Amino acid sequence: MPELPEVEVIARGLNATLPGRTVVSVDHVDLTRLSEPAETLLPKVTGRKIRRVYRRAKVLLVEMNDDLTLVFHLKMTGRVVHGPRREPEKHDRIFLRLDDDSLLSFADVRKFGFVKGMTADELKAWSFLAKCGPEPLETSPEVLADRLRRRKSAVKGVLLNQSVVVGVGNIYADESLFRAGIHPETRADMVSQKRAVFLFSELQAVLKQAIAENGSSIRDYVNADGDAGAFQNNFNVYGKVNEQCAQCQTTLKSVKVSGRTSTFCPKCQTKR
DNA sequence: CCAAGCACCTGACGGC
DNA sequence: TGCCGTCAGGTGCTTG
Repeated sequence: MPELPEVEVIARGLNATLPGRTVVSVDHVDLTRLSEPAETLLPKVTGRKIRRVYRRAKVLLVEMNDDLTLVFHLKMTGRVVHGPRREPEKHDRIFLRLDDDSLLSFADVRKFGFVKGMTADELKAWSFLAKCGPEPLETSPEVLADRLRRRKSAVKGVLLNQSVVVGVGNIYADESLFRAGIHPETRADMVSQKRAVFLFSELQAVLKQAIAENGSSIRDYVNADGDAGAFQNNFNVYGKVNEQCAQCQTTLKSVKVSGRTSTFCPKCQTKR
């Protein structure tokens, strides 16, 4: 579900309320396929104090005292919400009960997501993060353009490739390609340096705007307070196949690129 | 090394 | 109503 803006909004929200809180107990609601075994996770977390919450790529990291970081990946439908105590519901996976009687919950309809406890050394050695490329908001468009243009496959697929640049998923790939006027099937190495730089400056703009609007809620995404985002109201192409382009009224089309549906304007987005 | 395709899982929606 | 196919914000594994 969440791409960079959504995970960033969740991390900022949690970082505003969680630091200083201590985990009083952990309810193992349902860890099926979701985590390291409860018998190793639960003792590690109980009694720890939360220091800070941050994001790297699409991963949410809750740093605690005594060399433990809780690592969440939300994949398509994961939710991490901090709120009042409540009863477990159908898709809840794990409950962390905090010392102010609040609740940090992880829910996940499709069960693709996970949570693990890692030491700093384990985090550093974690292959997922080791393979990740640079952060798009902390890297110049020129550097990102150079990385993209070394690839021969479709530009859409390259944007989704987390070893090239992290944090971009199907929504923000389609939206940034539209804003840059680039057809999703264009070979990455055939995009001029100038256009590739423009693509990443548009990507940065769209990511920042999405963060400012609390992320995009299609189905499942909510922020750390359980509230939906608003950036879906600003989509130009994502999920809008057969609608009219807001710029030129041409009917938007969709194609499969790298196995993902890609919606684009056949007039505004060109291959060169 | 790279790229494509399927797998993981549940739910929502459209067609018949 | 219900059954069936298709699709969904991500990533990992296998294959070529």
